[in-house]
Amino acid sequence: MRGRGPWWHDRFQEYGWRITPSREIIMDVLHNTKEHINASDIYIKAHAMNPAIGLTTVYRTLEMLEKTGMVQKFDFGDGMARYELINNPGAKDHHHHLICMNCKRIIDYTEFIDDEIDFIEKTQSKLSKKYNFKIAGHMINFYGLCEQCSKAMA
Amino acid sequence: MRGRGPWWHDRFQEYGWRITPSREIIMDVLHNTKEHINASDIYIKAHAMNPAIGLTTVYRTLEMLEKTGMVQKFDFGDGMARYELINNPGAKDHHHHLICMNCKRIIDYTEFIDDEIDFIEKTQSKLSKKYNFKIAGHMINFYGLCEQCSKAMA
DNA sequence: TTTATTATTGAAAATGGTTTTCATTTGCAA
DNA sequence: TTGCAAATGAAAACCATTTTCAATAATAAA
Repeated sequence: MRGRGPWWHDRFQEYGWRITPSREIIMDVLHNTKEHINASDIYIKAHAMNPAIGLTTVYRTLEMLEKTGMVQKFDFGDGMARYELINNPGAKDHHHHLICMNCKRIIDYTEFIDDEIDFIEKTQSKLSKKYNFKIAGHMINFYGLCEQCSKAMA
Repeated sequence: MRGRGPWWHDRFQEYGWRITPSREIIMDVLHNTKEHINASDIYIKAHAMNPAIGLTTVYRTLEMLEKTGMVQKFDFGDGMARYELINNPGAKDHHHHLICMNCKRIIDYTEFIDDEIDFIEKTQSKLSKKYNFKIAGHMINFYGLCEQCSKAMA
């Protein structure tokens, strides 16, 4: 019966998780979201598709997905976590972040990613060897003051 | 009158902040903490030195420090933020993180930092030029499953 | 197919880190 | 020394997330 449903059905079965309407919709929302999205926005979208879905289930599903490495959780320090499907074919190109410590603005940049790949792959393989760590993703953030905020402070 | 008090007195005056006993102690705690520390632990240490200090003041001071780039705020997604003085002479050597998505264990690694410096400096100068961003610090995290958790899941 | 088991569910309550309120105190410029 | 805005602590509010609990539904077994 493989290959009949969406790609993630196999992953769910592998972990012994049941395939339920709520989970189908949450996966659908994640799959169709190009950037990192917070739990509340997932809930709003999922709830619009099926009002029976509760926020609790969103949180519970995200926790499962995160713990098995299907989803990456981001915490930029602005009070709510954001989530993104790992290896999502429809996702926005991989990017890193520039975060303003004053106004909390987050700039996603992709410009220099190519230069970074070499570095990341090297580091990743050294780390996973040394610490026996199965690395699924990474996050690179630069912190500072954005143009507006550094002007405002001058 | 420069150079009389601790190094950060100048920074405070520059921003028009008053120098108060609470702030002196909080700066002292931050200065004498080698790793990232959470607000509650800062409060415990500060409160031991002077019971008049409240948790509220700890949070307020950290917010000020973060917004002006004197402190870097870290959020590893385990429910509480951590803080570290930027350019703290007494600090632990700069390090990056390996975070287990399942058990939330955080491994600080320093092994390959030298290889990373070149990459970071290059990226940093390109980014600050392109986005007019004053970069004060960065964070590099790798996410995955630690040895114990990946064994437990097999 | 039917049934039994057990995971999953949503609503509501609880949790806990962080922020706000507010009346009081205090640093510091004049 | 004085005046006043900034800073303070305690308590309350806030709010994202987690837990509780009784009801429901997915799946394996019969």
